[in-house]
Amino acid sequence: MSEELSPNIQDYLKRIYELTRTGGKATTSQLAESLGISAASVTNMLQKLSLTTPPYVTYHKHQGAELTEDGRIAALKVLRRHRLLEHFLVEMMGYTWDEVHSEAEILEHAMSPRLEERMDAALGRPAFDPHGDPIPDENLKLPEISKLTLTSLEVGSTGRIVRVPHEDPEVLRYLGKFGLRPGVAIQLLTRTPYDQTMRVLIMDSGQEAVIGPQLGRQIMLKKET
Amino acid sequence: MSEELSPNIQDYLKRIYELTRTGGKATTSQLAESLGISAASVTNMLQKLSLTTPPYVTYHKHQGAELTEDGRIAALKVLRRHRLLEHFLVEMMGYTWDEVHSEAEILEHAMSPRLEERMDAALGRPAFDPHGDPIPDENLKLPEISKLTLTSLEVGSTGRIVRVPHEDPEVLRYLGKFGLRPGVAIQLLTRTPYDQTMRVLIMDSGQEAVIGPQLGRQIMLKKET
DNA sequence: AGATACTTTTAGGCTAACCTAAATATTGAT
DNA sequence: ATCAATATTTAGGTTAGCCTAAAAGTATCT
Repeated sequence: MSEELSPNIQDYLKRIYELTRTGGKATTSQLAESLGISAASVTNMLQKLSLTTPPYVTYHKHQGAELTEDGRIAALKVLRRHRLLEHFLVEMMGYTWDEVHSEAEILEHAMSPRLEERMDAALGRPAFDPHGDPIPDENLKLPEISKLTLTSLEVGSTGRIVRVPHEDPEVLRYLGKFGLRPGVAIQLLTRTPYDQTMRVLIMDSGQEAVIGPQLGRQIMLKKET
Repeated sequence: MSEELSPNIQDYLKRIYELTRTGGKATTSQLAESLGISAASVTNMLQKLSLTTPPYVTYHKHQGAELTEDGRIAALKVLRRHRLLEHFLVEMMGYTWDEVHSEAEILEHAMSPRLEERMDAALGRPAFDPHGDPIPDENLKLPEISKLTLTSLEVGSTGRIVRVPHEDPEVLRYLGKFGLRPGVAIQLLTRTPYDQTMRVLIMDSGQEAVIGPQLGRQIMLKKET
């Protein structure tokens, strides 16, 4: 049964996990887009992954895919390695947070269980990666996370950033420029009526940053005041 | 031209490098044995590698293969990553020296140039890995190494270990038990006439170890007295 | 020099992923 | 409810590496 999944399959499962985390199913075209391959290839793989023993996804023609419990476990294992690696690259190798995602994307498939354990220990068993994404523990339990986004924060109220998006280096460099990183306290100054653009005060530095609604939806906060 | 060689090809080149380091050519069956695949597959790959532009090996039917300069460069790049990783795993991840080879064998193919550089810097640009194997520097220059083996040391004379074999975990655990590691001073006490078995004194601890000629040929020393 | 043993190569196949083009199903607008 | 647009699937093909079995070449021993 536990036949060691190929890097490819691990990537599929990870994407399905991410695409379905807020509920619903992952469609063929979402997966094709996200993996940078053709829709036809995705269909093939989904068929395959739903017919293995055990199956890793449930899949019905034209209706998209969801993870089975086995698939979810496999996805969380990859996610754990990915996020440990990101933390490691920043803490021990001097990476900036915009450099780590693509590097971890490859290393995660070359990491043995032994290295996973030793690295976790060497880093002090961190619960979050540099972007605030939760790191599943060795039993794949995820720490509690906030569900409040910047986009849904009331104007005038304050909060502490707990999580930012993690993939796009350009976005991360923009956020980094203003010191917008997990742990930082901010106040939402204004939100424009039609396009929802926000002005945000970084409380420690007194700096202000402008954040669009798209990005704001991916910045998670813990209510502070 | 620089099309990023596949992990497979990198492994072939690395093996050829190792098999031809003391001169001569690598034969099909040596490579098959060493890579754990069939001789037919090796023949195919050697043909392919000798017909690329640029070619990575020179190869003539039934006569084995040698690296071209391009091949040698590619092999040294892999070797550098491999040995940096071994050093890293011991120094920063708490590995023992018998655990690192197989782990580095996989990670070396997932390491970006950026990580190579950062890791080299984080480790203080080491010149040797935990087994005493020389680490090519960023220009792929190798540090000078001793050519004296334990097998060719005169009975009664002393030396300092500079290098031990690196692949076989069992051998490494055996050596480790006696503290036989690079940097340690030893004296060759006896060598039996017919089978060449040696008794060695570890000078710091006063312990003695027995070493066969096969193994002795792979332990490199610097003459001391 | 011939016979046997060993090594290497050739020939033909397999699998995992990917692709494009064509066929089919679903969705959304009238 | 129909039709066009979009999404998905099917069909057929490619490439990189691997395999086995059979053919061919090389080496060794007398």
